[in-house]
Amino acid sequence: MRDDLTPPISAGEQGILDAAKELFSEHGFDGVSINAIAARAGVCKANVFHHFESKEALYRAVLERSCERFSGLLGDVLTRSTSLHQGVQDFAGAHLRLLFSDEARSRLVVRGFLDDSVQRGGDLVEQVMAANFALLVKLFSDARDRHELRADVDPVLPAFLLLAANSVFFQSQGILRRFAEFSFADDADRYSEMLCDVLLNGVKTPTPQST
Amino acid sequence: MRDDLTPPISAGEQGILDAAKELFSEHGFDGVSINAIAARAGVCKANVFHHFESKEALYRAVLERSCERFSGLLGDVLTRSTSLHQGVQDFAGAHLRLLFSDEARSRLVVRGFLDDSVQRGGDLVEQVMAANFALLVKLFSDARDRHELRADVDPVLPAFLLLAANSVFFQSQGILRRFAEFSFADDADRYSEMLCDVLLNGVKTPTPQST
DNA sequence: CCGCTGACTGGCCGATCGGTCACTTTAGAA
DNA sequence: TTCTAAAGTGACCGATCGGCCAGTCAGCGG
Repeated sequence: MRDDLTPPISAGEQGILDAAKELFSEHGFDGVSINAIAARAGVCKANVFHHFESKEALYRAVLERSCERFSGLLGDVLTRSTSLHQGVQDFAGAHLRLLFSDEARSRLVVRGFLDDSVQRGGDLVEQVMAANFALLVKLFSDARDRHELRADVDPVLPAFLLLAANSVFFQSQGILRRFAEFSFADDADRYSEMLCDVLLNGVKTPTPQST
Repeated sequence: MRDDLTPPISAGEQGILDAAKELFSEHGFDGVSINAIAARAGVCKANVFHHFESKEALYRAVLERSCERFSGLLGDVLTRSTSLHQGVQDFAGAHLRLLFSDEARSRLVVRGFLDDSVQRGGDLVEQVMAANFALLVKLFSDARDRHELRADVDPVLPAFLLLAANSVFFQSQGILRRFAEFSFADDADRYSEMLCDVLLNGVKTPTPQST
């Protein structure tokens, strides 16, 4: 009667899920063996198959749990959006914090979005991305109705831009940090702020004045 | 005396490289076996090892060839940039066309940038990305000197934004096309145009006027 | 105390992995 | 025509792959 969707998950099963999440997020599906997962979880290989019927099922279970925590967290951010600027800033910040709050989880989801496309569990990722995407599009769309957004701009474009920029910023921080010019590789807050500024105001010098 | 860097490359070797490029770009390093590559190239497995000393060496050779064609093509685009708008438009267009001109090649490079980070041949990808990135930063930087770019904007940010947006647009076209809202998934030209517009002018309604 | 169930294990399966080896075939220079 | 070097091959190697199986063990309701 309390929760029919969650068959408690034993301690051992949780350990396997954790180990799998870590390894899959680092090396991808093909780069990880059941043996490696079992070893990291401190159980034997057969035990993994006792809890999950196949390697793919395990991967999917991991992705499922990662996706569910990845979703919905952005929704309430938008309810308290007063202006476009505030809303975008809040969303971008929350999205970025969400990405960095559990790097393994985020790597799994983002990789699923950028990489797998159609294959293994891509539908799960597609679902959660579509939800967040729709949320953000609505933010811009509403702003356009309020005439805060240019009428000739498709709200989809800035939504895509924001999501893409944040995803790449997260996913390739390792490389970006080695680009000397990329000074805000370690400063997510400053990056987020500047991103919103550019997105809203553009980079061109305004003809008369601005801000 | 003619070309000491290119040890001709026999027909068989080229076939192996082509097969490997295709398969690696689709399934990644761990997702492809030497057998699969040999089969697609129409040779036997041992022959692959006759031409390349290991699987990693083959992957690196593939990546090397992909990177070298990926680089330099953007350089001349910028020499004939008259204004910031023109330069950005030209670069974005050329970059996008470059991405779509050989999807397997681009998938390899982009994946190397977004995914592999440090590992297998990441240094190659890092090098070519850094070069293109520097080029684009210079475009914005010069524009700032000409006072076409806002003085308070780090030229690195729009450069990163453009590269990231294009990369994601290319890499996840499969998923994007399934997002109903994303109407320009199939229209790279329109996407590119709107991207530049937003990047330069922002999405906010200008206080007095604009364009 | 029994009997059942789910967690867990070692050992094994056939297949495939990356890689090696001895060998044959081909092609071009002499 | 002969010699040589590269191209290409089938068979094989040990290791590891995903997966299966028989069985042990602890806990628990009866």
